[in-house]
Amino acid sequence: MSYTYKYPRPGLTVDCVVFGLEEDTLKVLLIQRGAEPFQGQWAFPGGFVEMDETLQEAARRELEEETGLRDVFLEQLHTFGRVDRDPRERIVSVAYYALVKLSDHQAKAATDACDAAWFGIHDGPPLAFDHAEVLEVAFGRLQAKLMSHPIGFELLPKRFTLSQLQQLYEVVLERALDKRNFRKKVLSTGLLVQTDEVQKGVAHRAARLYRFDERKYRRLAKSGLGFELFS
Amino acid sequence: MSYTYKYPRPGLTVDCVVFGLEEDTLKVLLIQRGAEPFQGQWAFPGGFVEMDETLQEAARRELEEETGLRDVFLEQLHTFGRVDRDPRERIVSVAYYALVKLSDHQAKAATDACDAAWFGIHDGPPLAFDHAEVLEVAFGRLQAKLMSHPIGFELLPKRFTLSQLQQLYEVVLERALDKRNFRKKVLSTGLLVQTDEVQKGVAHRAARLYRFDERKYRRLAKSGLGFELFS
DNA sequence: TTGACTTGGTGTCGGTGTGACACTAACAGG
DNA sequence: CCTGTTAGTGTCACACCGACACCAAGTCAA
Repeated sequence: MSYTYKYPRPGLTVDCVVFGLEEDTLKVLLIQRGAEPFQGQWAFPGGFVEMDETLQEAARRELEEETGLRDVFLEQLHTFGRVDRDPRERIVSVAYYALVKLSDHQAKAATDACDAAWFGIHDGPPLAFDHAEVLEVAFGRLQAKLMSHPIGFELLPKRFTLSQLQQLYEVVLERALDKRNFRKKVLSTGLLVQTDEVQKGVAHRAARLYRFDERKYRRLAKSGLGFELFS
Repeated sequence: MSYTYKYPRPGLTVDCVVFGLEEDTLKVLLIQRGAEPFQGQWAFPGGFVEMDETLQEAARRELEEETGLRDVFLEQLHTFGRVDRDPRERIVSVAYYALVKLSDHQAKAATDACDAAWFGIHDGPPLAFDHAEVLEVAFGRLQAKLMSHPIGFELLPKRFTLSQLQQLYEVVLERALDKRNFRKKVLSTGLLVQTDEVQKGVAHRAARLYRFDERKYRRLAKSGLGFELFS
């Protein structure tokens, strides 16, 4: 079975840059390639777009097939089309970036595909194709987005402490933040709800747990958003 | 001559949303389609990506072929991949947006291709394909970008008055701005240089002309940018 | 020549938000 | 009960922002 066209066509793929937060490092999920080209090297999960699925659907499908991850935050990043980015033939790739709650449960599921692994964002192995460039763009986008939209919560468990939230911002933005100012700002958005639970099993004073009020945010977002942090 | 692949492939095109400023309206450049599908309807200039050019090169080539425009500001916008966005077959389109100085000289050149025309952004004709959605995304991006990066100058002549600059911001952002505050802010960036020329041929006090200091901006941009206007 | 019209160009002030800064409270574990 | 560790809280100085009104300069027409 084969398909014939009057003019040549580039292959079209999707790639997913998956970010996860582990303690105090930002990690990305990579897959070790089992075939040429770049056999044995690491790359982002991804693959060819099927004819009956949208780009986003393709990205979700590939992500689940190759890593077991599903129901994650996923957003289009950029489309990469250098002529020689794939040594075999012309391939254009639509890159997405995803945020997952490593802390919840998915940590293991994700690495079930045993040739997948998490790497610190700055000390991963050399990457196949133009994926180093893709990572750079994705990380930049994540930083920018984090400052203007409440997407950080996608990286944390449903209930989290303010210190965890602050650490997330510090790790992603790669700079220290003042504790009191940070709390003032995030609480002033009115999008954090105090729960009546506190941290368990820590060897010091237990912190209060908060959750992100997604309903409230959606309502606000429709009538001119409300979440601008830092400059 | 034909090309055969083992698996089916979507067609890959680029489309360009070209913005121009005319007096007090923001316009987009459209092309009337001469062939099916959507024959006679209006759409953005664009076409298929060739095998030996990058996406950006494809966008520039199509733009020049169909409208005569060249050397314009051009940036990737988003990739649109709904399955049925083209009624003939599966086509994925990488959209770009461009900014042109209508005021300079290119006004005529652009409409040389006599089936091209400028339309107000809110009162254009119905658009072919999913181009209405593309326009919405492009306009939103332009607004966002204008507030955080000095790209407005791409829509003005090399030398311009502060009133022209303000009008540009008002037209794109669709809200009135205070004259004194506006001047304070843009001058405080240090990126505008006063020239020794003034406006000619106006029936009132002539305004001083300024130009954008692109060199200085590039230098600043490298060491942590410097152009944040409005919230 | 003069008056009317139009746009250019300028500064202040009050309120808000931001960043710098240090100590006590709570809890676990030895 | 002492130590260690993190949680949690308020003030003050400064910068930035938005609201606001008048005179200057030039053209044109009477």
